[in-house]
Amino acid sequence: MVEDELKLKKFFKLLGDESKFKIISELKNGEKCVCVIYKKLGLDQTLVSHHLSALKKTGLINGRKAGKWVYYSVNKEYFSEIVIFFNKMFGHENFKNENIEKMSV
Amino acid sequence: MVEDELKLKKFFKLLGDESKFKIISELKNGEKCVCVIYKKLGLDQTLVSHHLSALKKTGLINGRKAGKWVYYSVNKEYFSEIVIFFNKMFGHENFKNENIEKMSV
DNA sequence: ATTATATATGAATTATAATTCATATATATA
DNA sequence: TATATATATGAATTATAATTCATATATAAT
Repeated sequence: MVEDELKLKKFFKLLGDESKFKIISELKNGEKCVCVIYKKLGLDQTLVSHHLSALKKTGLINGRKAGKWVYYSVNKEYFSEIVIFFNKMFGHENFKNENIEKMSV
Repeated sequence: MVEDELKLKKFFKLLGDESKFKIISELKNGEKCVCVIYKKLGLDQTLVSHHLSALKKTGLINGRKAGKWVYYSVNKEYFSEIVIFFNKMFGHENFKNENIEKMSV
């Protein structure tokens, strides 16, 4: 597997988890601190912390500390790269069309 | 989570697995029988069978039996739907831009 | 200075998925 | 008919990730 594919696979693995999927959905609407995230999603603080740490480690999100709080936000560069890889791999022009003969009958 | 999101999450979970990712990559290049897939990928026949069954159950691929062989192929309708959902969710226009003030300085 | 709040961390536990193993079924070939 | 090949299936095992639990650290508020 080439690097782009490895990156996509890793992204898929992370977002295949419901909690992480929801956290990212939240952060898409703007930067949020941990306490807002876990309260809104009804998840345990410590669980959300673990997930955030995994997402940050892989580069999907950024963290910013401000006083007692830590604010997380999506890493837009990461996502635009992923969107490009994804469409390169799964866009309709990338599937071999095996029905050409059928269509030309 | 709405239905589109559930479908995306399920797709992510499946493709987050390396073997399934590779199987789909293979099938993108055209319909293939099980024996060709598992030999090409160097995976156990029975393992590939399990993965194919999971992929088929979720609708990512179709199976066609011909004599002793079973030929699998990607379900293009499924993938075009996923591509639409994906771009709807992660396209750059779907991220709130929090740096407008900074940019307009 | 003490107490409360926000977050993180590592270990323990639990849940889930991947892989292997043994074997069944269907079809083709000798 | 007997044998070989292609695939599938269910149970057993192993690997991995999610969640919880106990607790630490840092900052803010009293």
